Amino acid sequence: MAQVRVRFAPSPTGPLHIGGARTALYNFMFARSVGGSFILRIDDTDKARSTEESLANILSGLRWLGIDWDEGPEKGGEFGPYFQSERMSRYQERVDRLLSENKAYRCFCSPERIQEGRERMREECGLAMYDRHCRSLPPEEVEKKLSEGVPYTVRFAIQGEGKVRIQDKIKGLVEVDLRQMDDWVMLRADGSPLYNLCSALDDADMKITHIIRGEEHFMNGVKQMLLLEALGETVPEFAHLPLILGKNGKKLSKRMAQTNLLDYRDQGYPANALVNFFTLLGWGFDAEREIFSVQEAIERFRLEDVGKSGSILDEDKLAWMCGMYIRKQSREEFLANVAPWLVKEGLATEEQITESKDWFANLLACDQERVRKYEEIPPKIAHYFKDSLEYDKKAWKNLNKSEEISALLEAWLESLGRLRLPPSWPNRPREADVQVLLPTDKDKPNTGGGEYATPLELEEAARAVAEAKGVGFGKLVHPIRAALTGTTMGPSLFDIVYLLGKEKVEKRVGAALKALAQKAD
RNA sequence: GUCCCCAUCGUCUAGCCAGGCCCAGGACGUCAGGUUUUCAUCCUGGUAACGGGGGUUCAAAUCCCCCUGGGGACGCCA
Repeated sequence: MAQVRVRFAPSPTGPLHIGGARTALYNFMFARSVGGSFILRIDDTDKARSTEESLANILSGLRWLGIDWDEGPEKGGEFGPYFQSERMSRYQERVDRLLSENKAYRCFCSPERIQEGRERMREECGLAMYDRHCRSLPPEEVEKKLSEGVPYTVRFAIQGEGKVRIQDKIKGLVEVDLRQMDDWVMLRADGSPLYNLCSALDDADMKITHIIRGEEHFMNGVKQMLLLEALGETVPEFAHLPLILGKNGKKLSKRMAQTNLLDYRDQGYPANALVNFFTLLGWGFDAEREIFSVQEAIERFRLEDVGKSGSILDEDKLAWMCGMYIRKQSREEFLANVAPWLVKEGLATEEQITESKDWFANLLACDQERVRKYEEIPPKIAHYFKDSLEYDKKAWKNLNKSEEISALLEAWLESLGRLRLPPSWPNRPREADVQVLLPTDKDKPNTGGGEYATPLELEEAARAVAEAKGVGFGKLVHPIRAALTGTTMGPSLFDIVYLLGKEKVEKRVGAALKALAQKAD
């Protein structure tokens, strides 16, 4: 097989859709799997709808996913230009040739006439297409209209009868009756070329060997094949991917799901998780594994193995997969990934994060296994940065459960006085956090070793308090958690105590005591 | 309406091309337990599918036909 060349050819008429992203990904994986080239071409023939903004969105979307193009915008290549709008001059010559060979013809019909014809055709034979009125116009008539300046489009003349066969790498051999094919428009009345013309010609000129795109383009494939054959060009291989469907089983739409790729980035979905997930939509790694890297996928990817049926995007599974990828990150990676959200939510500045990176890293690590996307982090850790707390319903209930709780909290606070708890951020010395690796792992307890009490030591002390007071450990722990965080959920309590630091712990327990006292009045 | 495509647990899929090893495997979800100071993680177990009907065959999820169901296309959009 000659050098494989594939392309992703989005039109910059809107933000990159996740369906488009998956198409790009499959093109990319196929190219890499066979050592071919992946080309990015911008199909901006529709000037009216194309925008710079959409282009920028598409490029950053692809880059975010790690889909790197070998030729295309900002990269160049020997088959440029890679913007269709800059290739306009290349089409006319071939349209003229088709015109002179009667493989194309001028159509002078008004849009209204075409519409009527289409409806009539549909009623008569079910074929909703142009009635080919102008195809048999006598030459004199054509000349006359031309001299009168009647606007016209140029249509491709479907030749012959019977069936055409199109070999699709995914769908297999498909037969289409030529009667089903419309004499499609190649050139608008203003002379500008349309998608099926540009796309097919560009693919030929760019020596594209495989066209991998969504199934909705299947009929365009037939049109393009016929055009290329009429021109004597080589027809590339086709592979039409089944669609991604929404929960309702229909083509994925904005209404049903989040379809804008960059929205996923902006909400903190890890890019590699999304790539893994997209790969699984229509393809299987093997019978057992769900989690794998792009590299691993590329090694065994084969176009022929792509499924034929559409697949529904399961948001629950996506969320699970994101969680898996987040848990795999090192604390340094996780901090780097989450930092922008901390800044965005006003929890800390970049400088503060850099300055106290160990504290932040530990802080985030404690919640790492509790989130599935980065944007879930700020609400969970916001309390560390607050002066006063509000208790949620359950937390207040835990705090207010029995009369003895105040006494318990006081006893615990007193016991803390005998231990060295690190100061609260931002006055926190670096040693407090470089030495202690959080979250505390009971199987691999950290030895601490510094001057501060470790979370494990804090826990032992608390257990002693509970024992001295003759209550179960839970009776002590739940109110403390409520007093310290305002909620009933979260990381290991003594990790929180350690991270929160002396001043904040004392202040919060004091505030809880006060709230309980007021309530009692 | 016409044409094209598709059809395994609720969802993503393995198995189908080269029929028996499949009273159908994995994963998500869900349910029940376990670990745990809560939540989460983690672990164990359960739940749940070859759309229907005909063939072919000693044997069909796998091959053929019909039906049904679903999706896509029918633009001077891409």
